[in-house]
Amino acid sequence: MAALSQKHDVFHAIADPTRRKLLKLLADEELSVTVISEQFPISRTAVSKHLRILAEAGLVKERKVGRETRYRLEPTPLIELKQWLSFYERFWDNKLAMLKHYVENEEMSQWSRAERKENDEKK
Amino acid sequence: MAALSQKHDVFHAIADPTRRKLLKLLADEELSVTVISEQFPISRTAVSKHLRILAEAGLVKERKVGRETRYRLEPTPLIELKQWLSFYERFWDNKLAMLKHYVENEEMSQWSRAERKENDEKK
DNA sequence: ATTATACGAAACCATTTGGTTTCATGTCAA
DNA sequence: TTGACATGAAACCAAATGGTTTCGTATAAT
Repeated sequence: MAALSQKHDVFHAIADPTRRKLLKLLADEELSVTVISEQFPISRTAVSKHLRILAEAGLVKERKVGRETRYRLEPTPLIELKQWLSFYERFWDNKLAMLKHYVENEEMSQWSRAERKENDEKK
Repeated sequence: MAALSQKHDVFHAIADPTRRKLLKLLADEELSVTVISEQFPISRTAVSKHLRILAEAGLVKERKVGRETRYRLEPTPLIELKQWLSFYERFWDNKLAMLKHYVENEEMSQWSRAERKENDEKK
């Protein structure tokens, strides 16, 4: 039921580094295509195409505001990825891997917490 | 440090459904190329190429045994994926998403448990 | 020694991908 | 109303992708 033969699934969508950067960028704010494009060395049209692929995978939502099209992150489809990963976690019984995973998650949490604080203050 | 500009990173490697099926197949057992190929509708050569891509991403290890080449799962690079995902879990504070995530993980755990049991009995 | 098996390398092919430039259209501002 | 801005559509292109078939070579079996 997760992926009903969408043309672009989550796995495909996040395979491209540009699209992963797009997701990160849209995590905090809703942004217009032009503003987003300024962050990338490629053309606005190219960015627009990536955004559509992300939208087809359900990872971003678009909203028309006047002549702008604004995008924001929609993280729910990542659940499918999480679910897929969970199958392999049982093979991580290697102690070193578990430790590495733990440490990296801690680092990541701290950083994310700071990001959220920053985001909350903007509202 | 995670991905030192490998030609094929984890994100790219798991983007293809055939390669995801390969990983699942190799989770339980070490298998030879021919035996693996029998599980797929494509040629042995095509499967072999997919296996090399997975190997380049570090997701499988190969071992020569006589004239055979056997592959097995190497799950550690998936940590990078887990780490990447952890950043977005922060945005799952939507209650429905959390619930969905919880339920699906429970289902998956049960299934994994059954698989593991089956695997243990084979040994 | 000969034959069969397991595999990778190579050449090839169609389709997809990620990018471009150009053009048309809708919306905002003067 | 006239012009500037924001965007998507379309046509195009080179390279990557996912597949094939053919062939060579190493190993195992008879």
